[in-house]
Amino acid sequence: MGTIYDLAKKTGFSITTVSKALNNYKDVSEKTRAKILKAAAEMDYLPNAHAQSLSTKKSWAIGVMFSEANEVGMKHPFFNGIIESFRHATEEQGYDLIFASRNLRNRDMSYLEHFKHRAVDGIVVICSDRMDEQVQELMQSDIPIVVVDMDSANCSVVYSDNTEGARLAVNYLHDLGHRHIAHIAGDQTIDAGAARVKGYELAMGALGLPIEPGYLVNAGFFSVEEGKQAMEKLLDLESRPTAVFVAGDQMAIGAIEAIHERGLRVPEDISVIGYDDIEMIKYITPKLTTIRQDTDEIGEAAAELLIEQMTAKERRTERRVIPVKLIERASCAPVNN
Amino acid sequence: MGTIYDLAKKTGFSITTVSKALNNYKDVSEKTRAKILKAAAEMDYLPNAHAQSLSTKKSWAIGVMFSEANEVGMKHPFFNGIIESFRHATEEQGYDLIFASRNLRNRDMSYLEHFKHRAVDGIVVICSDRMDEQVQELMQSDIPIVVVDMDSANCSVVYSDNTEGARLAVNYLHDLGHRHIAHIAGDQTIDAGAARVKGYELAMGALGLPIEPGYLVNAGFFSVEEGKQAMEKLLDLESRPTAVFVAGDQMAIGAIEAIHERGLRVPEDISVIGYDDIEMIKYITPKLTTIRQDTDEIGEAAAELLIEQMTAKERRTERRVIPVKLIERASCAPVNN
DNA sequence: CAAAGTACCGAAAGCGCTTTCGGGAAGAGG
DNA sequence: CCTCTTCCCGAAAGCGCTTTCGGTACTTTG
Repeated sequence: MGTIYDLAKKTGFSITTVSKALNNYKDVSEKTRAKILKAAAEMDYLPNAHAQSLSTKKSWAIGVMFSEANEVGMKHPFFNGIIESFRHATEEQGYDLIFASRNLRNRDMSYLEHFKHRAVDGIVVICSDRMDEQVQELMQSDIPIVVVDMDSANCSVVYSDNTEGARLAVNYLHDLGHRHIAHIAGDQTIDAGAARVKGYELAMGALGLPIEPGYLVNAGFFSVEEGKQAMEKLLDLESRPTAVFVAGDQMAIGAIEAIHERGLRVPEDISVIGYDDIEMIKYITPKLTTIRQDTDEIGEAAAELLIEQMTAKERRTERRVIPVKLIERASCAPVNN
Repeated sequence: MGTIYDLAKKTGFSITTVSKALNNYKDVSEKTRAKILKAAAEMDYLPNAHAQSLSTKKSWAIGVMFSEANEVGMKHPFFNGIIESFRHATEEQGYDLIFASRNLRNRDMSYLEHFKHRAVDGIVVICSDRMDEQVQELMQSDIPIVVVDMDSANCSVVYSDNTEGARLAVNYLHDLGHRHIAHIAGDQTIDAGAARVKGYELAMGALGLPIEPGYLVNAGFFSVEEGKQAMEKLLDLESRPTAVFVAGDQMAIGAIEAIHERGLRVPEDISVIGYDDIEMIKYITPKLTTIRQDTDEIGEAAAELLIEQMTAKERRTERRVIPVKLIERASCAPVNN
């Protein structure tokens, strides 16, 4: 591969000139630039990124902190969509993503420490738990950062319009004639969970519908199993809801499972509407009606906000709320009694 | 944060001694090591990874080349499981993963070039298309490498026991009394696709079952839609199969969809068995019986093979075939005629 | 008590690159 | 013909770290 020293020797110029030629400096003649570029191509020269970063203080790397409650990592059906889109957007600008481990050669360190060690230009955190100390630490650092799916006053964030999504869901069910609408909520310590609850309450209020006792059930961290258990509680109620707005698709899958196990039908007996629009819900029975979060848009917005900061080399704090959309499938129907 | 120069100034020792203290060299007394470590902690010192890599020629980074036919990237329900497990295994050893873009500041370069530029210690390629030029280039380089889900004589590889998986599937259907067993195959240019076809043919032969005309249908790149189309071809046949072994879960989902659309039932009219055991098939109706590929095991094996090479600093070529398992669910039943 | 270890420490070179600054040569202007 | 620009180029310092190679000072050993 060789270094600029080899190139210098080969072409007879100094390493200064070689470096300048490679970096399109104006003070090197076209003729010598051509010679140097030719020689570089011949010997398959590639600049060493570490050396470059060392001297320029820019690494063209973005640190990814990815963490969610269920420990599924990249298998997370919603977050991985965001990452993928983020990756595309940053890739176009020449940035590489680095997934840092928390341990550096047996000594373990925080994400922030690791990112500083790696000298990344910026950080993206995709995380739902705002209480996570690691996340707190990152948000308080002075490295350019963007946080996804969580709100914060002192760093750039992007998330979906959760209250509006909840409103869409509730109104849709109301339009179908439902008046007994329950909500299976995600954990309140998670922004998305809390916002959807708030949206549910607001929408119900605006429609003049009471939230009947037991109709608001907290299901935890958005897993199928938790959704199922929550639904069972609703089914045990004396006055069952005719429709339920579930704060996540996976929980909705669990809810439907619970309903089926009681011998009831979706949507004939109970309508279910989910949240997220993850891939698999197109293939379950019935196909799930849901509120789609635009993962492409979210990832792109995150990339944009971060790149902005990195090129300006300063932290900024901007909030981007991405619109949601109701996707009508087959799990909701007009109320039948 | 500071550098070792700051540490040297603060403690009164030379940078040499500081560096040695930090790196546990034997020729520095416990007393001075303690002083230096204390000072390092006080000023939140962190070594600069670029400087370290530059001087040690070791970057503690693994380049990830991730590519599949359907362009879904990290959303790929099978590959992302492998990545996740690979990540865990390498993380424990202190390696970071870097997802490289193909363009370096507007000039675009190959993955190999980019990885050389970044001076990664090793490469993992998770890719199904053996004809991909980029992959070819990587496999022929001299950087430690491990390839997943693909066979090759000249680099370390790990993949599932596809022929055995196919055998398991066919035998299972045979045990249920089926004699008219079709196969919806993945593309033959992909190793996994080819191996499963081979396994199907072998197993059928061993059982003395003929492969009836039209029973082997190629469905392309493992997508739901392609699976559906393939199944439609089978349903158009004069002598329909009573069971079908599908080379991928997503295709199986499509196949079931096709069957349902014809007003037929799974498994009462036609049994379907898939391949992979991706998350979502537990939630479709009927729950899909399938051949499970152990993504955890695959990822770990890949990590192991790669780390071995990286520590030895030499390319090796080892083949690791991971066993598969039949997961019985609800999409197969005894033949009923 | 001299010779030979042993324990600690530091100077300096090197990793591969960028960037400032100055200087020589050639062309422009008077 | 002399001065002032403009155009090219290179010396050298610097980025933050590792590692070799000596060199003291201090113990052992015979």
